[in-house]
Amino acid sequence: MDISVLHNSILFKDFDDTEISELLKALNAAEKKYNKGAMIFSSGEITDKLCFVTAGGVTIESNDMWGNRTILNLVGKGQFFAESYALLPDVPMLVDVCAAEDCSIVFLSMKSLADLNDTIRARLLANLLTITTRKNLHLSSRSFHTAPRQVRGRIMAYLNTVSVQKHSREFDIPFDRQQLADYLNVERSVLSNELSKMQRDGLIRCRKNHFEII
Amino acid sequence: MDISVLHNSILFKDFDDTEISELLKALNAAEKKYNKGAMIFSSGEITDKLCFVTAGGVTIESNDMWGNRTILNLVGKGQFFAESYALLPDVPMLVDVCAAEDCSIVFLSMKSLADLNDTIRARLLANLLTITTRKNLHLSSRSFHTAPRQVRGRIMAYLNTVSVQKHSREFDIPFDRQQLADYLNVERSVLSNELSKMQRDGLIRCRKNHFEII
DNA sequence: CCCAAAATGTTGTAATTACAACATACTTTC
DNA sequence: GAAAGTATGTTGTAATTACAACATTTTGGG
Repeated sequence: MDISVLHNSILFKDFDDTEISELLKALNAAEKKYNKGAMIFSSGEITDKLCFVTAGGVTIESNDMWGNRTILNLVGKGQFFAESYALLPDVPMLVDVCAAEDCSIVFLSMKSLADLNDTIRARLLANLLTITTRKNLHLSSRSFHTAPRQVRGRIMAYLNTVSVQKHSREFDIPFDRQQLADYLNVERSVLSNELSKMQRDGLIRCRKNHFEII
Repeated sequence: MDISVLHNSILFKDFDDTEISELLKALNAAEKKYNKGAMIFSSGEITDKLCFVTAGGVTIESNDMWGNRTILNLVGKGQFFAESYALLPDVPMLVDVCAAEDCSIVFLSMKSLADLNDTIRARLLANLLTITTRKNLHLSSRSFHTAPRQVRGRIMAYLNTVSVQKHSREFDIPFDRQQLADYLNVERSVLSNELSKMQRDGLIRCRKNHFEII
C-alpha cells in the first residue's frame, strides 16, 4: 500500500507514523485498484467506508434514467470521497462513483471510529470535519456555477472562481471540454460554441484547458 | 433566548442542560431577530459564526449579476447554516442568506472551539460532523435534482426524492411555486405549465404544495 | 362577505439550447 | 510519419425554455 500519500492527507494531519499505522489497522484499511471507467459505487448502495484516492482520480456522477451524465465532482490523488455516506451509514448513495483514470482507492471503516480512545478520536474527528466542510464548499461552488440560466453565465461564474482561487487571470482548468460541459450541465457542443463566441467577443482567450480572462 | 429549540438541536445531542449553558457561554452565543426579506449574510462576507435558526426560516441563495436568484437551500427552525464558512474562517461566502420569513438566529463563535477541554470538544465535534455531513447530502440532493436538462425531469427527480423520504406517494412539499422554481432553477411559469401538463398526462395530481404521484 | 394583495395558471412569441452530423485538430501507437 | 482514435470546433434544425402579459384562484384583513 502506498502509505506516503495517506501520511500527507488531511485525515492524518498532526498524526505521527506510528499513530497512523495503528489507526489504519484499527479502521481496517484495505486498498483496491480500478481501471479507467470502472464503477466503484453505484446509486442505491450503502457503505460505511471512507474512501481515499492514493493514485489516479474518480468522478462523482449523477446518471439519470435517460442516460444524461452530470459530473458532480472530480476527486483526485490525495482526496477523499463518500464521507457523507460513510458517516451516515443508513443513507443510500444518490450518485455513482467511477474511475476517471486507472486508480487506487483505500477504504477505511467508519464503524470502527467508536472503538478509538477519546483523545485520538477527537483529533480524527477534527480532521474529518475539515474534510466534510471542504467538500461542502465544493458542492456549494457547483451550485453557484450552475445557477446562471445561460451557458455564458455559467462559464463566467466558473472561470471567475478558478481565477480567484489561483490569484491569476491566466490558469489551467482540471477539466477537458466534455467534463466541463458535464460539470456546468450544458451540451459539449454548445460549450465549445460559446467559448468561441466569448473569444470573438474579446472576453477570454483559451486553448485546450488553458484559459486567460481579458 | 429560546433555549428549548437549541436543547433539541443536533449540535447539543447527548449534552445535559448544565453543559449546554456552559457551552453557550463559552461559544459567545448571541441571538438576533430579522424581518422577512432581511439579508443576514451577503456574498463575500467572512464569518466564524455557526448559525442556528430558533424561529422562522432562511434561504441560502445565489444571486447573480443579472438578477437571477437560485435558492440553494431552505433552512428552517432547529437547523444550522453557514457551518462551512464558520469552520473555515478564511473562506469568503459565495452565497447570500436571507430571512424567508420573520426569524431569530443564534450565532455561535467557532473560534472558541479551541478553548474547550478535549472530552467536551470531541463530543461537540462528533455532533458538528453530523451537521456538516447532513448538509452535504442536502447539497448533493440539489445537484441531483437539477441535473436533468428538462423541466419535467427535474420535477420528477425532486418529487421522487420527497416521496422516498416520506415513504408515501402522497405528500406535502416545503416550497411554494416560486421557491420550487428557484430550487429547480427553472422559470416559475414554466414550472406551473409543466405541472399542468404532467397532471393532464396522468403522472401526478397536485394542489398547491400537496402532491400525489400516480 | 368583500376587497386588495398575493399566488398560481395560461398563452404566445422571441431567444436559447439540444442534438445530430460533420469538419478539423491533436495524440498515440506502431 | 501514417493511421487510428480521441478531442474539439462548427453549423443547421428541431425542441425547449425564457419572458412578458394577462387570467384565474387563493388568502388575509377589514
